[in-house]
Amino acid sequence: MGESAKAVETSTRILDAAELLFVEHGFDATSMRLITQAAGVNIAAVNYYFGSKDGLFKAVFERRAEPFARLFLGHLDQLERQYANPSAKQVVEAFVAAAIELGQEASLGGLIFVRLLARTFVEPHPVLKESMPRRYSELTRRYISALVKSLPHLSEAEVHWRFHFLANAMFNAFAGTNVLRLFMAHPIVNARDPQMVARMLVPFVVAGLDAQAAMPELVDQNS
Amino acid sequence: MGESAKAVETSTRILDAAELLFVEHGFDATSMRLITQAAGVNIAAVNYYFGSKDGLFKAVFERRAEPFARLFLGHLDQLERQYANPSAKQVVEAFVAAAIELGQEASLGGLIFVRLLARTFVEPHPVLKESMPRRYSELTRRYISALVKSLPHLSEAEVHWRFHFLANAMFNAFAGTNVLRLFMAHPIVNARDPQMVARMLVPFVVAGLDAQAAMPELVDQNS
DNA sequence: CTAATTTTCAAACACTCGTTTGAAATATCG
DNA sequence: CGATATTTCAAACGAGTGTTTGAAAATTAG
Repeated sequence: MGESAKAVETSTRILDAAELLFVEHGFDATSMRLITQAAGVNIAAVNYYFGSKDGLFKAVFERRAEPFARLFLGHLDQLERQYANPSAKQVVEAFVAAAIELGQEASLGGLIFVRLLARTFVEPHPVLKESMPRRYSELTRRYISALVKSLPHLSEAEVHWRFHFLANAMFNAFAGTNVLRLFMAHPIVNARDPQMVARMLVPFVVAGLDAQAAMPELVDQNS
Repeated sequence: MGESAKAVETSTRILDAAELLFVEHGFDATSMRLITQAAGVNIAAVNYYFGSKDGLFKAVFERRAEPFARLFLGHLDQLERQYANPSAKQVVEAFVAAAIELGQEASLGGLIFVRLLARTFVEPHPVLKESMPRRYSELTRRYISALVKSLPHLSEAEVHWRFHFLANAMFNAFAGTNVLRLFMAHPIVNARDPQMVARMLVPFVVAGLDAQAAMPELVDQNS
């Protein structure tokens, strides 16, 4: 069974090209001929290595899932090794530090995969329905429970809501999703500078997490 | 030139069906045959009324633009008539109240158009490049300048950044964009309940706006 | 080196895409 | 009414879609 250097190189080139083009134009607007042409391979290679276009899409996500989760969990592990009860701010900073590191690590695809994730949030593909929760539920659960512990003035349900807002905000922020660029002719903010995004984002979301409860009556008083 | 009841009804049915299907499947994955079938009209009707599929897409946005902007500006106008210097919280509440009203107003398409906007942020279409800023720049400018006035501890640039985060968070929140649903098998939050979204969202983003400046050195001390 | 296996490739497959056509049906107007 | 303009419709257009095929090329194993 072939795992030769040449074969790996071919499937990798396809994955790289596909990842970039899926981000840029979306799944449907990206044709097999465009992908294989960009990768410099024959069009039949996609079906040979990945079975189908759907299979390729799934493979693009599969390749990134494990290193992605490990990177973000690693920062949380390190934090919880240093502090028994990390603050919400520290948890957010761990997440942001992981995002920054991801953006600098070319071997992980940089922020391209974050952009692909951000696209997938509003443009779900049935192929990912099963694999995504399996790959990322631990990551999500760990960050949420860290926040639950650091925000005792909030009910667990409200922490889930805030994590929902926070995750949307942060993924879109690092993906460079720019509402202003669509709404204004000349927006001031440069949404594609990760360092700047991190600097501006942290105080915003930390204050949002620390804010008073919207539904204080639900907080468990016994903990 | 025809503006008969039947003709208007036909083009309206096309717009309604297209709006819904573009939200659900995106521009490329929505075929003309699917749209016209859902609208109960002949396939040639789209080209007859809107020239092309691109023209239809543009028309879907054009129909909503003016009422949408007027609704959100109306709430801000009312606020500024009542208060000379409204707080950031009041500005946010005006925006949220407009979103809630939009969701209840079937004649404005409810929240479907908000979902379409949220999709367009990460999936831009060249056809909208020119028309969107023309339609929404006043709306954006007005809300930003209201926030600039209500947040004197922030530089104008930092207010732009926070509005950038806020707009992303709020549009995606009301659009029901759900990161958790993709990452977890059984998320707790019900992201499609506008009343609940509003209740949980306001304290989060208001605290984020009121937070200390990330770059305090840039604040103009002379104002 | 020979044989078996893996990978590449050009060509063609059936199918769907957005758009156009020209005539039939309907509505408008003098 | 008859004449004119508007709207609907079935059918077809060329182009592009993902996928399959079978043979050629390259690599690996004995």
